[in-house]
Amino acid sequence: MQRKIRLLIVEDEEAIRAGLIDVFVYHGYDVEFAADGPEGLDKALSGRFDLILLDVMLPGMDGFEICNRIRSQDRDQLVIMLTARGTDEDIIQGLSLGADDYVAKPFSVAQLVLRVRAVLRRSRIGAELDATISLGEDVEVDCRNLLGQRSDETLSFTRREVELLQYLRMNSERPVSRDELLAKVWGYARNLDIETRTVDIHIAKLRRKIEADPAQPRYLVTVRGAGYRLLAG
Amino acid sequence: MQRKIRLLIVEDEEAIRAGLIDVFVYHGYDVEFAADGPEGLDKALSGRFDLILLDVMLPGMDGFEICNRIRSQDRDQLVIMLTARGTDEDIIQGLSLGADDYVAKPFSVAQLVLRVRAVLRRSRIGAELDATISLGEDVEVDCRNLLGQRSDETLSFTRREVELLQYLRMNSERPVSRDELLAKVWGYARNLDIETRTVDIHIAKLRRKIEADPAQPRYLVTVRGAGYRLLAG
DNA sequence: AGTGGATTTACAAAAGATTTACATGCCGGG
DNA sequence: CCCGGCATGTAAATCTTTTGTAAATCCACT
Repeated sequence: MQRKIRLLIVEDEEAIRAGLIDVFVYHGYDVEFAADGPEGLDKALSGRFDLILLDVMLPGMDGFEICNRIRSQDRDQLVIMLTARGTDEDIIQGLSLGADDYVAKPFSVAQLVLRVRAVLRRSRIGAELDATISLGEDVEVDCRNLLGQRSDETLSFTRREVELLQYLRMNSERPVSRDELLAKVWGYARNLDIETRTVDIHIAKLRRKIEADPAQPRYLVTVRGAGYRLLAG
Repeated sequence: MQRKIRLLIVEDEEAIRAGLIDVFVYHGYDVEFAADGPEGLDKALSGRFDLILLDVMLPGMDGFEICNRIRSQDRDQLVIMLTARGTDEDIIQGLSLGADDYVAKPFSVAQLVLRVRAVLRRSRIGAELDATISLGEDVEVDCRNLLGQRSDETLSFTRREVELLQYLRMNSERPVSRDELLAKVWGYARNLDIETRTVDIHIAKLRRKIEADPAQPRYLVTVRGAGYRLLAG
C-alpha cells in the first residue's frame, strides 16, 4: 500500500469545493483545502502537496498570482488551474504561466479526475518509485516487501524507512534538507520551524541496517548544514 | 523438469538487447530476439512464444502497432511492453492496448524479471484459478471442494477462505493490502477509512488451518504496513 | 428456531514513530 | 589553541498505530 497522494484544493465557492473534496477523498486522495487566495498561497508554499488544484477567481489574490509565486519557490510543484472558459484563455495564452494543466469551468468531475491522474502520471509522482534499491555490491532493498539484504543478512524495513530511502534515491544528485524530507516524506507543513528529530532518528535506523559501519556511512551520508544524501551506487 | 519458457525479445538497441538476453538465459528461459519491427512481428506471429517483450520505439514499425496485430491474431498471446517513461503513458491510457503489462524505461532488470514471472503466473494459474493450492510439503487445498489436508489432518474451508487464498496465491510475488483484498475478494468499493477487521479475521482462520504454528506463520505472512503475503511454496 | 458462516466488538500485544535527554563533534572567534 | 555554540548521533522512554484473536452478534438459509 503506497502512501496517499496529497492534494490541495483552492476554491472559494463552497458548493464546488465540497463536491471536489468528496470526489477526491472518494478516489483515495489525502485532501486539504483553502477558501481564499492568501490561505491558498500559504498552504501551497508549505510544499507538502503532490498537486494543487487552483481556481483562478479567488478573493484576496487571484490564481495566476498564486501560481507564479508557488512556481518561483518550487519549480516542480504540480499545479492544475481551474479557469473560466473564454474569459481567462487569453491570459493563459499571453502570460506563460507554468501550470501543468488547465481545466475550463464548468468541467465534468470525472474529466478533472482524469486530468489529475494524467498530470501525476506524467510527473511520475503517482507512478512507480524504484521497487528495489541497490547500494554498492552488497546491499539490496525490496521496497514492496519491506525487506532487504546486506551481505548475508536479511533486513527488514518499515514503510517510513523505505519511503525515506526512495525519496533520497530519487534525489541522489544532491543533499536533501530535513525540512524537505519532512514535507515530502512526512507531509508536514514546511516553513514553521519544527523541533523534531524524527528525521535524524530514521536516518540512524537506516544506517544501522544498510551500512556495514553506521558510524562511517558509505551510502547514507550527512552533508553538514545541508541535510542527508544517498550516494548513487 | 518442465520445458523452458520461450521468450521473444524485440528491441533494437544492441546493448539493451544483449543485456536482456543474458539475464533471461541466465534465468533459464529459452530466448530469441528481433532487432526491428517487421522482424519482430514476423516472429511474434509464429505463435510459439510464451511471452513477448516488446519495445515501443522500433525501426520499421512501432511497438503499439505490433502489439495490436499480434493481439488481433491471437488474443491470448502474452505481451509486456517496454515504454519510455512519460512519453508513451498517455498513449497507453488512450488506446486500450491490451498488453499484459508495461515496464517503463529505464527499468531495473530484476524488476523486469519479476514482472515477467508475474505475467506468466497470472496467465497459467489465472486460467484455471488453481484448483488446488499446495504449500510446502505438508499442506494441500482442494479449492473446488473446499477441502484440504495438513500432515494427516483433514481440513475444511469456506468459500471466502478459499477465494482469499487463491487471490493471495495469484499475487504471491508481493504483499496484498487489506484494501485490495476487500476490493478484489470481497467486492467492496475502494472506499477508504475501513472500519472492518474481517480480512484479519479470515487470515487468522486460515492460519489456524494451514499453519502448523499459527503464531509463527511460514506461509501466510504479515508484511506490517503493507498487507499479507502468501509465500510461494 | 437452528445452523454455518461472516462480521463486528473489544481488548491485548506488538511494532512503529516520536520525543526526550544527553553525548559527541565540528567550526569560527577570541 | 581553547572555548562556546550549534548541528548531529543515538539510547531510552513514551506515545501511536497496527495487528491478533476470542467472543458476541448478525444474517441468510433452511
